[in-house]
This record gives sequence, C-alpha cells and structure tokens, in this order.
Amino acid sequence: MNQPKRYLNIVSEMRDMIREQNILPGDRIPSERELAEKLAVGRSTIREALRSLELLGLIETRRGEGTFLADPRKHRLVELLATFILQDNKTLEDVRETMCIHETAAIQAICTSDASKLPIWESLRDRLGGHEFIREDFVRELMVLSGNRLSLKIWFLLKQYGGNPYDGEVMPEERPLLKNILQAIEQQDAETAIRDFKAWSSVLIKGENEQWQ
Amino acid sequence: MNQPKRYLNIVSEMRDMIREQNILPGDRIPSERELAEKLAVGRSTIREALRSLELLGLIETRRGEGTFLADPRKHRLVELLATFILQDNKTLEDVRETMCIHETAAIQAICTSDASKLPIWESLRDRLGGHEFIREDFVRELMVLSGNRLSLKIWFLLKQYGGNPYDGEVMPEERPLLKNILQAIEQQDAETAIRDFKAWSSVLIKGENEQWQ
DNA sequence: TTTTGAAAGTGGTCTGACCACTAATCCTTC
DNA sequence: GAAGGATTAGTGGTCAGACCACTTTCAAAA
Repeated sequence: MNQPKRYLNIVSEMRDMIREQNILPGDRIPSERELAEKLAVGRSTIREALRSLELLGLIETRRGEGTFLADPRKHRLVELLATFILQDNKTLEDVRETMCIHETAAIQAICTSDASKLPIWESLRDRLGGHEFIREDFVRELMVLSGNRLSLKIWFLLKQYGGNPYDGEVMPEERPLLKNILQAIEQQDAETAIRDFKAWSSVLIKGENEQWQ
Repeated sequence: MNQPKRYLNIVSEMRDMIREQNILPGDRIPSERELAEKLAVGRSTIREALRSLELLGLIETRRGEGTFLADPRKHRLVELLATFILQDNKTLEDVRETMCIHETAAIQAICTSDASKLPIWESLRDRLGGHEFIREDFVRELMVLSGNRLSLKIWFLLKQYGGNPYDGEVMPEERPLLKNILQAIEQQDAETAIRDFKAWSSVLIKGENEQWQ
C-alpha cells in the first residue's frame, strides 16, 4: 500500500502547532533539528515540508537566525502559480472575468444597501476630487464598501494573480467617468453604475489607456 | 552576503526545462537522480524543489514510477487559498453570498452567449424532466456552462465550506420553477432567470424547504 | 505458453557530515 | 570599567551515501 507522504503530515502538524501554541507572524519557529527530534523524523523530511511552506510565503527562513512565521500579507502562492499557469491565456481571461464578477456584484450590493450614506463614502468622493488618486484605491474601496470580506479577499488575490489592471493613477480625463459611477451608485441606479464601471475597466484591461497614461 | 537559495533556482530552472522540452501534462519528468546530476546539485536539493511544486499541485509523484507533470486543472490555487483564507472569513453569510455572486454571474454569462444552444443544454432539459435529479447537478451544470473554470472552482470550494444548500433531490413541486429558469435563460432573459433562481435558492438556504423535502 | 521471480529503476526517508552565516559570549586592550 | 575584537554555539543550506517500499520489465522456470 502506498503510504501517505510524511512531509504532508509535517505540513499539517506544523499548522496545528502554530495554531495551538499561538505563534504569531514574526515569531520564531523551532529549529529544523528541534522539529526533527520532536516529530521523530529526519531533518530532510522536515526541510521538505518547510521549503514547501516557504515557497508559499507562509514562513521566512534566515540562515544563521532561524525560521519565522511570515506576515500573512506576504503569502506568495498567487504569484507563484501565476508563473506556471499564466501562459494559458484562457486562464488569464477567467481571472479577469472573475474579478469583474466580484466588482459588479460589489457595486450591486452597495446600490441595494445604505453604504453610500456612510462617512467612508464621503471620503471617497473627496479623494476623487483631490490629487494623486490611485485607480486601485477606487475599486478597492468599492469592494470594501460591499461589506463582503470574503469577496474582497478573493478579489485581492485575483488582482495579484492576473496582473493588476488598475495600476497607476487616475488621469484627469477619467475623473468624470468615475464621478458618474459614484453618482449612479448614490441614486441606487445599479445598472448605470455597472455599465459605466465596465466601460472604464475594459479600457484599462485592453491596454487602450495610453490616452490616459 | 546571503546567497540566493539554490532550490529556488531549481524551481525556475525546472519551469524552463518543462517549457523548452515541451513536456505536456501527464508526461514524465526526469528522475530525481537524473535532475541532480544534470543540474549538478544534490538530490536533496532537487527534492526540496519538487516537494514545493508538488504541494502546489504542479507535479505528481508516484513512488516506483516517477514524477509527472500534473493536469493544470489539478492546480491547487483555490484549495490552498481556501485553507489559508477561509479560516478567518468563515462567516457563513459571506460564503453563501459569494456563492450566489458566482451563480448569478454564470446565469448572466449563459444568457449572453450561445451556451443554451449546445447539446449539453438539451441533456439538462431532459434530465429535469426525468427522475432522480439532484439539485446540486442543476446548479453545477449552470456553472460549467458559463465557461469560466476558475469561477467554477471557487464555487465548488465555497460549496464545501459553506455547507451545501443544494443537497438532496429536486422535488416535484420545484420542477416548474426550475423549468421557468431554463426557459428564461433560453430566451436570454437574464433578469427573470436570475430572479427566479434567487427565489429558488433562497428557499433552500433559509431551510424553508421542508415543504419540499 | 504461462507463471514466477530477480533485477533495475524510482520516489521516500534517514544519517552524518560539511559550509555559511548570525548572535551571544568571552577576552583582550585601552 | 568600557570598547572592541575573537571565539563559539546554534542556525539554515547543501551534499553524499545508504536503506526501504514500490513499480516495471524481462528472462528463466514451470
């Protein structure tokens, strides 16, 4: 019988250990030799597990110092898979489309809620009037305002994974369009808001925005 | 100066090798010993790289046989995202809502495509008329027909984590509703299709479906 | 011809040995 | 006593070699 692989056990055992001992990001993890003894396996097996976690960005290792639990914001699996999968254009298309799904759903959600009456909403309006407004901020604020944190996280990861179409700063020519979107949302006119939003983002995605950059 | 880690080089070298030698999914990769010799590194270093790729689902290893390039559909992007993201976002409500987002997006996509003219579509109609039609099958078929595999994967996962609201068999009383949905989709009337679908699923989610079960 | 089993090749694991690096410690020197 | 340099213990990084468990292959035996 093909036995389950040990290093996979190690991966999950380490996850449990981190959870039980309440190890926080930045904290040190027991050394490879300690772990090997504690879990009664060879050091090479421990290393195979640790290298996997490191590649995912879940831990950081510093020679001479030790191994540390990484900042969750540094999780890397997205970029990594990207290098392998991105060649498949269809997949990239799926990523973009799925991002769009979450974005339009967010707008829809804001329209059917009272989110556009919150103080955060006002600050968004103000910043749109000011200088140095990053495109990504605009979309992210919308995602946040939708109130669905899971959707927000998925969107965030997809953005990294599929190459961020919202890179760069909002150009003066774009502002009227964005203002229209906000206005439509305030009037709870989801249809118009989504149509305008798609118009804006499709220009960015197709890279036809040299006019703006 | 802290040297860059060898096993990371191996990871990218292997990616290049796979690309250059046109190794296809399912094909065999050189053995660990061969790779070690070819790349002039120790076998354990090779293994650390391979184990990382395996955890990502990019390769499969079978003891006694060898290492194989994995089917891209088996890539673990979503699964890994799940284990590390969903844990702090388990709000059932968010999961359900996000499922719904993907479902309505799928219906929207089918309506604006020719998917409802495919033979698969016919079989879906037929099965709805027959016996033993599982609710989940209905929704899954819609997700598949949308053509967005990433969205399908995410939906699949959410279903596992959020508790499957589409458990069980379609009751006779539900069939007219489902038929209406299909009909609306055929007529490319997304609005009606989505409204009816939401009506159906909300009953299931709220657990008010004792009438049907 | 069919069956058996030995051999070769593969991944899985362990051990022990270095190397490169860091941080704490001790010891010299001022 | 304080400052600075050398020593040392501990860490991750890598390698080589040895087994083990498993699969496939193929030649010898029935």
